[in-house]
Amino acid sequence: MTPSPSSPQESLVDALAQTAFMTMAELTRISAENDLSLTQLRMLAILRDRRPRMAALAEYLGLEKSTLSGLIDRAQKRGLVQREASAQDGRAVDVFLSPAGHRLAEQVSSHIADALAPGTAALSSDEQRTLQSLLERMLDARS
Amino acid sequence: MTPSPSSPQESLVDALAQTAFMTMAELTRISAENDLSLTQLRMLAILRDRRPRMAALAEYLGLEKSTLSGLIDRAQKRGLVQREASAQDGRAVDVFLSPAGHRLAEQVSSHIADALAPGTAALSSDEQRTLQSLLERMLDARS
DNA sequence: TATTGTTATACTCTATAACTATA
DNA sequence: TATAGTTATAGAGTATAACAATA
Repeated sequence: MTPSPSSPQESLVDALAQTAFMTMAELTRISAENDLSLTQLRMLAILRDRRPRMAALAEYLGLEKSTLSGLIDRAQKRGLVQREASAQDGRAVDVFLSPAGHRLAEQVSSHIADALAPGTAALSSDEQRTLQSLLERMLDARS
Repeated sequence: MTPSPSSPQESLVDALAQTAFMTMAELTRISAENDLSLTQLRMLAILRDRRPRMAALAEYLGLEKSTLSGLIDRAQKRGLVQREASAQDGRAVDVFLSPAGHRLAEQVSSHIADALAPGTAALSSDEQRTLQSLLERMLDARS
């Protein structure tokens, strides 16, 4: 099941879960250091190369549309994102990062790379490539 | 940085982050299906083989002690955990799973294994062992 | 009528600060 | 005085339900 701290992994599932919790702990810490929630971090990451409608962004994040309204309200108030009425559909609203939002997303991105580096540094270049390849195949198999 | 949905990974860091988000998404979904938050799921996992004091559990979970008080209040009200005054220290309170809590933890555990199986099934037995070993070495390098 | 998004409401999660009881 | 835990308070994140505007 979910990993207990410092417990030995007995299976691949345990190792995956523990890796997930370790990574999420780092992401949560980095989010907090930048006054972001984990959800806001994900939102920033998604908006980095997209300009979705509210409904599409809610779908990406796995949230109800009402939840997203509040999330975007707060991010917009902080100047990180902007709303714009869709040209195609009078009911729809597009969301996208402001320049400040883009800057923050870039900054957070480099912090994440730094935070995960210690673990990956324990592996040789060959092993890193192997790990990346195995993870990608596992992820691809799910979609 | 954090993965966007369905975007190609360009580095090990991206693959790790995307794996983390995929895994956490499954854990979040399973938690919700069992009327648990992700934090409550982690708490159940930790208490499965431990009987810590409030302060130690808060430390494990990375929460303030006041946050944990509320968390345990709600879990206790649902009959999942129990509190007991420490025999050693009159100020301290031990926390542990109730029988119902243990049953729920076991049930959730098997759901998690089922949820992660599709991805791991894409790999051969040898590859699964390799992946597990690489992840474990990466995790060990951090502690 | 169906869809997009917002608003109203309620509950959980979280932290900070103040407090009680014990060491 | 210092530590363990709870309570009070406030804000963010979340969902459900009701609503307005548009398709």
